[in-house]
Amino acid sequence: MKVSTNITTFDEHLTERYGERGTSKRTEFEIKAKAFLIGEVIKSERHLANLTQEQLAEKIGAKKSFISRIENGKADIQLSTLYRILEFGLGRKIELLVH
Amino acid sequence: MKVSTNITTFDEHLTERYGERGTSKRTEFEIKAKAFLIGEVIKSERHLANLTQEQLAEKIGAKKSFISRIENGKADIQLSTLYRILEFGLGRKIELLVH
DNA sequence: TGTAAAGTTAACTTAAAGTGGAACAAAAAT
DNA sequence: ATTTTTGTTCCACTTTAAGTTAACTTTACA
Repeated sequence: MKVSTNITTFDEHLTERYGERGTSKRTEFEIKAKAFLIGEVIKSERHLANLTQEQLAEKIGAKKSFISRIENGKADIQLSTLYRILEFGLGRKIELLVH
Repeated sequence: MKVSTNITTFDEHLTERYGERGTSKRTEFEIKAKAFLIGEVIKSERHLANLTQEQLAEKIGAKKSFISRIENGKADIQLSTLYRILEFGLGRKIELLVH
């Protein structure tokens, strides 16, 4: 088993761990990492709004277990679900930047 | 059948057509409208990258019919699909702003 | 410390996205 | 004009998110 040496950037770390960018394992990791970040955003917005998972769930017609899964990055949600939670449930405006 | 009069804003137009904000018909419309806009973004980025639907599809391991449906707002795609297309397929960076 | 509230996880069903193929329509090239 | 390229739509099938319930864990707090 190889021991990593001279890793200077996070990108190199990811390459060491999951392979080059573009490979399926690497892409899969990056997608999961992003799903997790979305969950973190939702969790933090929910806390700002002073809502429990159950209260938020009720606002969008869902169950608390669903919110939990999303906040913990365990769901690859649809765009409509993102809107439902952030805009309808938490009253935020979402903007998608492409650059 | 009621004929609309004195509609001054787009919001009023939507209310006239789909009901008040928050009602299911209205929410449904807004979600569809957004899926459509995402499609427009993807289509425009694809054109900037000088790719056909088929070429883009091949890059992300999909078929052109799939790209077509997304570009025409006929799919409520998952976040991973958004990333696959814009980042992996078109080399763009996506940022989600919440405000 | 006990207990109530909040959050997590697993197992399952249902609904819908993802997928491929083929047939069709539209646009571009020759 | 017609052939080729590009894009759209439909259908059938597979996969997976969404949704539900219930049991469990963690956190708050009396």
